[in-house]
Amino acid sequence: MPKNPDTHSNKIAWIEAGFQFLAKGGIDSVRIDRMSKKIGLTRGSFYWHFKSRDELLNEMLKFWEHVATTSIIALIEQENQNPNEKLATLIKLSTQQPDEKYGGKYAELGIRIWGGNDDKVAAIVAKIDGKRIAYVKQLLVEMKLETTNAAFLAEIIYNAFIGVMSRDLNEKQIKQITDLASNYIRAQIMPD
Amino acid sequence: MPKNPDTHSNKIAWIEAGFQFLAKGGIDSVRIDRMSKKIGLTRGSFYWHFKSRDELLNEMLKFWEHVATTSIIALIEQENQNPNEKLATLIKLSTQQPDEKYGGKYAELGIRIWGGNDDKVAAIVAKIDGKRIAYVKQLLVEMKLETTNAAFLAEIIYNAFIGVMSRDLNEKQIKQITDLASNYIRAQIMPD
DNA sequence: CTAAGTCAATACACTTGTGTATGGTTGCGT
DNA sequence: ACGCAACCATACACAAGTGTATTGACTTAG
Repeated sequence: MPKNPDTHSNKIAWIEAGFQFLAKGGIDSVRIDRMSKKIGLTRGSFYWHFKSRDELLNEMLKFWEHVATTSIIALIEQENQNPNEKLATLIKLSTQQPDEKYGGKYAELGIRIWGGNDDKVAAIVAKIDGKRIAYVKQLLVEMKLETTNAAFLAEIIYNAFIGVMSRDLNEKQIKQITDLASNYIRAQIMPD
Repeated sequence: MPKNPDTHSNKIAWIEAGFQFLAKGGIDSVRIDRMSKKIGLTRGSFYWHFKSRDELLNEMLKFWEHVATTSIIALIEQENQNPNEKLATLIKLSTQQPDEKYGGKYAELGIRIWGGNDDKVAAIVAKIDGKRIAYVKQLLVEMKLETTNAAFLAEIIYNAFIGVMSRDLNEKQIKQITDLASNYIRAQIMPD
C-alpha cells in the first residue's frame, strides 16, 4: 500500500540527472555523488529508490528504449495527417532535443557510445535503429517512392538524423539543414 | 640532450590508451589507474610524461585535431585522382575506423560528447566539421555540381557520415550503405 | 668512471565514489 | 493515538582514483 503511486517524484529526479550526466560526459560520468550535489538529495535517497548504480543504468536504458521509438512515433501518428508533415515532424522532434530533462540529443549519443561497451545496450540500440529506419521507409513509401529506393533513402536520411543529433549545432543551423533536407526530399519525390 | 628522440614510446602508449578508454566510455572513463592496469605501466610512468590528467587530455585533443583533417585529407589528395574516387576513399576512411589504436570511430563520438562539456573542445570540433564539410563540398564542385547544391548536399553527406560512424554497424553493413550512397550521388550528378 | 639525464616503480597523503546500516521525519490508515 | 510505510539524511567502512616524493635502474656525455 504505497501512500501515493505517483510520489516517485524524486526517483524521476535521479533518472533525469542520470541522463543529464550521460549526455555531458558519457556513461562513466553518471556518478551518484555528483548527481546528489546537483539535485540536492543525498545518497540515502538514491539507495532507497535504486538497489545500486547498475539498477539506475538499467532503468535509464529501459526508459530510453521506450521514448526513443514508441512514444515519438505514436505522437507523430496521432497528430499529423500526410506523410510529408509526418517526416517534417520526425525531423523536428529528433533534432530539437524533444526532452531537455533527459539530456536532450546528447543523451542519445551517450547511449550509442555506451553500446560500444555493453552488448546488451548495443542490441537495444540496434533494435531502435531498425524500428526508426523502418518507420522512415514506410513514410517514404506512403509518399509514393518506390520500395527499394525508399529503403536506401531511409538509411541515408536516418544516418543524417543521427549526424545532426551528434553535432553541436544551434537551433538556427539545425533549421537550415533540416529545411534544405526536406525540400530536397520533396523535390526528389514529387517534382512539380 | 634526450638520449633518443623516439624513446617517447611509452608516452604514445598512454595516449593510445587514452583514446581507447575515451572510445569505450566517454571522456570520464579516461582514468590513469585503469589505463595503467591495461598497459602494464604504473602511474609513475604517467606522471613522468604528463604533468596531470588534464595535460593528457589536451594532448589527445591536439592529436585528434591533427589527424582528423590534415592527415586524412592529405592522404586522399595524394593517392586519388578523380573526385569520385576521392569521395569514396573519404567515406571508407571515415567509417572503417582508420586507426584502431586511437579508439577507431568511437573516439570521434567520445570527443563530440566531450565537446558538449568543454567549450574549448566544442570549438575545435566545430572547426574540424567546417573543414571537412568544405572539403566534401569542394569534391562535389569538382564533380561539376552547382555551388549552392554542392553546399547543402555536402551538409547532408557529412551528417550521414557522422551518423554511420555513430552506429554500431559491421563492415558489410557499412559497405552496403556507402555503396548505395555513392551510387546515388553519382546518379544525381552524372546520369548516364 | 662519474655525473647528469631518462624513465619507471613504490610508498604516501588525500579526494572521490560506492554501498550499508541506522535513525529520523512525514503522512496516512485505523 | 498508534503503527506502519515511504522517504531521506547521516555516519561508516571500504574501494578507486589523483598527485607528490623518493628511490633505483639504466643510458649517455665528458
